[in-house]
Amino acid sequence: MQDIHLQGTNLPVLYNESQVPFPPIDEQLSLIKKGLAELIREEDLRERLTAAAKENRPLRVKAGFDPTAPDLHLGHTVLLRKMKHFQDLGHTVIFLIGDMTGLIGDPTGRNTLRPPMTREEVARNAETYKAQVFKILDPAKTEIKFNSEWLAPLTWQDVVHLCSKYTVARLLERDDFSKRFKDGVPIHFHEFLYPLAQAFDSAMLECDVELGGTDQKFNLLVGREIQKDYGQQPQIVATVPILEGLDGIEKMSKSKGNYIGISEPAKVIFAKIMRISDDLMYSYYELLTDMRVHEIAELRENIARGIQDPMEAKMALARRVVADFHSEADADAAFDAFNREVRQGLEPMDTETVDLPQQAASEKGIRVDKLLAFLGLVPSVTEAVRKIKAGAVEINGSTQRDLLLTGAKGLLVVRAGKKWKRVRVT
RNA sequence: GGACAGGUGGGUGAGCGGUUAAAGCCAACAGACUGUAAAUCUGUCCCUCCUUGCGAGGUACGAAGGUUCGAAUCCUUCCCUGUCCA
Repeated sequence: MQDIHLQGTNLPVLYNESQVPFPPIDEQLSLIKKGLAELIREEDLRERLTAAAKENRPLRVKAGFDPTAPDLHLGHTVLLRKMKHFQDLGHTVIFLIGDMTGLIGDPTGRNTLRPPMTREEVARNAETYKAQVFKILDPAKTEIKFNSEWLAPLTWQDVVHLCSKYTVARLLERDDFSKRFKDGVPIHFHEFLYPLAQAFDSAMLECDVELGGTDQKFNLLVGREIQKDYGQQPQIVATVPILEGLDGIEKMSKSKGNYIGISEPAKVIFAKIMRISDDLMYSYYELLTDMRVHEIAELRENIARGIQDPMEAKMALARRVVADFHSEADADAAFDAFNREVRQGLEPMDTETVDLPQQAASEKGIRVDKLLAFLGLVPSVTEAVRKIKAGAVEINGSTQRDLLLTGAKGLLVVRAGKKWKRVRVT
């Protein structure tokens, strides 16, 4: 596991006496508080920052991540951006990969016991994380840790000891546990271990601050209790708001399919942002950009009064987000593509050209339903038939309502819904 | 250990021997409309085949068997879940 550690424990060297001191406490507080959902407790943080400045040691700020979802989406970036703020202030951020807690799975989910991952899988996922995370975080100020480092060696005795530190009643305080308990939805015993393990992580890492989404509040608070048991000062808990998914209802998550991955093509990110509702746009501005709160309020006001165009504002947002994860040039290209493909409904510039699949050819002509299926424009032949009947299929600019296309030669421009392909017919 | 109640398509949730590929709702997809969206309206929403038809097959209601001309619906066993009592 050594090999995948990033900077390891030699980091504090970066912050010796010769370093520039931390910014003034109030300045630090103001940046940290920006966009936070909750801070427990602000006075503690102030104290801790003051002490840190006096001792000239950076705060240790932890955020945990699931080892099974290395495809980061914008929802994760809200947290990552906050981590970056701490880095910008000179503090140390611990990117904790929960390879042990990952076995437990998301306590709100259905699959509550995940198969253990091999070391290779974990290592591979960690690499994927790194490739994505450092689009935002500063590698020099990031420690990457795996909680198997201290959880795996625990003995039964250790686990029993840890469990003795907390009560079932307190665990049931957690919102989704109590709800499930009341509704008769199964809660498996090992799920109770999740908050405890996460709290233990904080103790082992001697965290000053733990960051998480608001849905993590309970787990983060358990960390405070457990740390006390280990003779540590309880960590400060800072939660960031949960980013709503594209549907504007549920939280952004990969399994819900309402997400924007930060590694997705520029064009896709752009188009997905454009699909959010006007209302949702403001919270995206708030959580995904550095635009000030008052500027966003102003924008909202101007749009409400008809001074500013909501679509323009959304395009500006889309550009910003794309530029964050790609480049300005990519953002421009994505903007052009959007205008062309979505607003004007024209064929994309990068449409793929393929040869006519032989499964689609018959003596009488081209079987359009099979063509669509074999081109991958629709998931099945049956679905292709439906799309054709629905008038969603266009060939060379005219709606194709027949399953058989006769006398076609040369290049066919095929569209099924939003998907396009060019087909060479010989 | 005992007594009950359940497990249905992506999600909810009806159906409890046959016009049931399985209501309704949500999500999703397509079309219309539009300033991107949203909203609204219309259609679709398991797979394959063809002579594209209110067509023919094949899969599907936790799993495996069984009873029936016929089962998501009845029986048996198993797996899983919840409630109550110990």
